[in-house]
Amino acid sequence: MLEERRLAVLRAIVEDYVATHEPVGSKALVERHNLGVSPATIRNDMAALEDEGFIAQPHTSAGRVPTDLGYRLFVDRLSGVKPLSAPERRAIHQFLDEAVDLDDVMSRTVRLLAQITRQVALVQYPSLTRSTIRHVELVSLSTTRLILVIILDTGRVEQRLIECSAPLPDASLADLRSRLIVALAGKPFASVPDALQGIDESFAADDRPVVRAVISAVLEAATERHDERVVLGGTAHLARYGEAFPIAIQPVLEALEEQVVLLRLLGEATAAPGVATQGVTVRIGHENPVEGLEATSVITAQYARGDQPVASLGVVGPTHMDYPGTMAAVHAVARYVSRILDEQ
Amino acid sequence: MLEERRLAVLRAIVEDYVATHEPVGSKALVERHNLGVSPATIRNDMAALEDEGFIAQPHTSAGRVPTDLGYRLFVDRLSGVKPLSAPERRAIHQFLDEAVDLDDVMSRTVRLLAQITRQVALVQYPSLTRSTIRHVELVSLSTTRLILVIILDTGRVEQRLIECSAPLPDASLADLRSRLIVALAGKPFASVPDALQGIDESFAADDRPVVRAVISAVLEAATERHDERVVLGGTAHLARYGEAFPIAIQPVLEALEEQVVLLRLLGEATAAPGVATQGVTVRIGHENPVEGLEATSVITAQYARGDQPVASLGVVGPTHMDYPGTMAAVHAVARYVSRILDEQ
DNA sequence: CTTGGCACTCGTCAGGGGTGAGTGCCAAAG
DNA sequence: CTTTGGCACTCACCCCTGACGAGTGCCAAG
Repeated sequence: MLEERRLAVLRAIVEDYVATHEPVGSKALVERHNLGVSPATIRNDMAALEDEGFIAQPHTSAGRVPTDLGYRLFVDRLSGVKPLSAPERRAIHQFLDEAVDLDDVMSRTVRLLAQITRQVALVQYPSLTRSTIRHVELVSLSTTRLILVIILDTGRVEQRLIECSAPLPDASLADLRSRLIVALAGKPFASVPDALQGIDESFAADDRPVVRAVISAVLEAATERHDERVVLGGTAHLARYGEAFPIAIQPVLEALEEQVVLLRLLGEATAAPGVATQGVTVRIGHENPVEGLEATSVITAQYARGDQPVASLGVVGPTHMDYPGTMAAVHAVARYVSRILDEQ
Repeated sequence: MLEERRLAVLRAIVEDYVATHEPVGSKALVERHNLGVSPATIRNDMAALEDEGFIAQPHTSAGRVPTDLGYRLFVDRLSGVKPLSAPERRAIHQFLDEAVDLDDVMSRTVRLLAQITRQVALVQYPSLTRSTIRHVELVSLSTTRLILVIILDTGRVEQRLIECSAPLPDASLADLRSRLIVALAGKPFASVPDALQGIDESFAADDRPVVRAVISAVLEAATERHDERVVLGGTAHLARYGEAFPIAIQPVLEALEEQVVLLRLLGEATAAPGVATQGVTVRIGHENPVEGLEATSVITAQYARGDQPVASLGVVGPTHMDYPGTMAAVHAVARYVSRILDEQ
């Protein structure tokens, strides 16, 4: 009984605080939730919860506010799953089905996610290293400039400019192009380095420098730095927290401008300490590995092509967010993106 | 003499206000600038400037603040050109020279521009309709899914997914691919509709639906909606104006999330009322055609490939910005981007 | 373990007086 | 006609104060 009620109190505190953004006191609690006991009893429970570190008081004579630990407990044990409303599901469907290419899918997804969660949304492009090469194209833009285009099975298209020290004869270019296609088409991106072994040897010495430049361009496209790509949307929601709530928006905006940071938020989620429920990972406040985001929570989920996860998407918001609702939204959007990737 | 001094007063007001962000009074003015007259004289001039609408008082007993009209006059007649420092020029050079492809050039440019102006930066991709097609590629991703890739001479690569109602035989696919190449390669993007006339007629009736789908995909890529693309950076600078300066950041962030808005900011700049100095267009406050950006100024410039302008870039900041410095930076970055586009 | 009572803390808000920057006007001087 | 010093006036801003009240912790009784 006692243990159970304490948890109920914590849940009530989280819910009220998320709704009002104001510290919640014992009296208000018994009024809004029918807990069947008096405020004094609740105060005792609150004192206990505070001792255990789940809630805190901003100042002596104020109500209680959940700590990161409190949210964690709430997410892990106290929050039910809040299903999306039918109109929301329909909106997701309609909106994403209209996409005409991968860029479009990504940008629509990020806007959609930002809109339904009313939070900042992140969407990662399908990972290159988990994709398969469909085609490679090599085209000259001018005498000393080539463009290399790699088309992946996920619909992702990578491009790369190559500066040539000397012009490459058309015949050699065509030769190189077809060799690249033979060597790479159908191969998983991860096997690129092996597949390219020794290709340069069959070319005339004069052409070798250019050939090597092209090969290194392909290899470089496979490096981590260019492997991943993240789009961001809904930053205006950050400004919604009427003037300097616990959350100062400048450091958050700054952090979100760094691709590296975004990748860490999405990428490390898989191996995160945050428990994953239904494939959704939640990281709360300081659990977050990124400086500047101590006052925010990040909720992510992976999306897949077939049954192979290819990348992640998620949202960033203040720790006092609606966890059940946001988790449901992230989960649902990830599922629909998966569906679009393989059904089409 | 009198007219001249009044302008000097306006210039001094703008400079001081930009530096301090506080209304500037007559006494402070004579102290900081050696105007050679007494505060009382300045007050008379200020009263005149206020009558003419160039400055205003936030409240009765405060100093003066420039109006949009005041900034306009300042930009048009009073501000000299402030050359970039040598280190800044070097930074631009170095930073942009490392770019490896067009995406990279664009994203580096936007970061660079945001950093040196300490403002929100916008960079538009080279316009499709002002580019020439270099190559077209058509690859199947699965039996009912094709991907169309169009490579432009600016290094821009457009892609497009195509759903096929029925599978297209390999032979037809190859045929279509080579016909597209013949029809389109070397053509300016604007002439695409003409170049594609009647191509579908030479295919078997069975294949026509798919062929038509491909053709309409090409045509659609040429529509306005997909023609232009803008990247955005440095939004964190918006939060720098310590808590609710004249500028509320939420409407600005919201406006900047709309691609359409960004395009209007950059695109209409050419035909703008704002006078263009040195190819740099300045739109101040309400001159701006976009709701939510009444308190911001937009400074843009076109960049070119050869001597053909292909797109614009610029920054968005509060009306009380350092116009000469920002204009110089935008101008310089636009020039370097032009250089990279054609020298490489 | 629960409850009501009670003293205590402290953040918030409204009111009030003092301060000072800045103005507008005016009359006198150049 | 322009410039200047003087002067009264206006307000925003700051700081202090006191009242208020939400909320707590503790305690003794049920």
